[in-house]
Amino acid sequence: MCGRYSFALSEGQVKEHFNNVEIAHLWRTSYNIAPTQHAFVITNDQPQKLQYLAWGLVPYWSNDGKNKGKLINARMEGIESRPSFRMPIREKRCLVLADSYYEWKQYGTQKRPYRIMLNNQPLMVMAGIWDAWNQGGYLVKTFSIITAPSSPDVAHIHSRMPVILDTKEKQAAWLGNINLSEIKRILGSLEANRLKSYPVSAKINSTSYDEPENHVEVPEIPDLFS
DNA sequence: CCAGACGTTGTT
DNA sequence: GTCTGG
DNA sequence: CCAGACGTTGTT
DNA sequence: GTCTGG
Repeated sequence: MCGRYSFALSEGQVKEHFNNVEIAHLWRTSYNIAPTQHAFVITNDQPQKLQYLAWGLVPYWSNDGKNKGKLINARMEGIESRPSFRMPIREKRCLVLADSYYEWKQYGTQKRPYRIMLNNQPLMVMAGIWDAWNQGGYLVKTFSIITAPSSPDVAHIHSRMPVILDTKEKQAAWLGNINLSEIKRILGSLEANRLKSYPVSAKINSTSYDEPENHVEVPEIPDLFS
């Protein structure tokens, strides 16, 4: 799945990739982005600017925000018929900007975090959906990251992963007017050998630990049972 | 019909 | 064990 | 995702 | 808003 990620790139890198996109918020980077926190996305209705939205989709029909913080991921399988996602997947798609995501691998009763990124570019764009709900007169926009079965590259770490849009063509299409079959095709289009990964310090477990150290590789623990 | 959920992950 | 907060 | 709380009363 | 369960 994708329950933690990082975005520590420069404004210049992002403006260059997205053709001088407007940055409608104070520039923020983080080595440890957690659910409920805000992060940069580009939505299909305003593709010319970066927006800073809360991670954890709250559907437009929510009166009380009871699902707040729960809908951080949306499974691509059957997404078109889920009450919370059926409208957003058709009308409210977004690009979620990252440089890597973190995944915890189970070792018996222990867990160890890994960093996963594209093997040939610093920017990792994940496929998201967004929505806006009315919280007592304020329009609050939130987003969720779509997940898929893991690529063989990272299946040894975890069985699911975020959908990664690894080309500008896919990113543009994701924000365009496309139909459901095109949407599903893009969601399943990541080829093999596009990702690399390595273990990182368990200091990232703490959401308040937002340091460059989170990107530093640590030694692999020998598997006693292999 | 109304009431209540609406999600993912992993584990049993 | 399960929920909430980050 | 993980970490940390998980409760009440009364007082500051 | 829309689906599922009773």
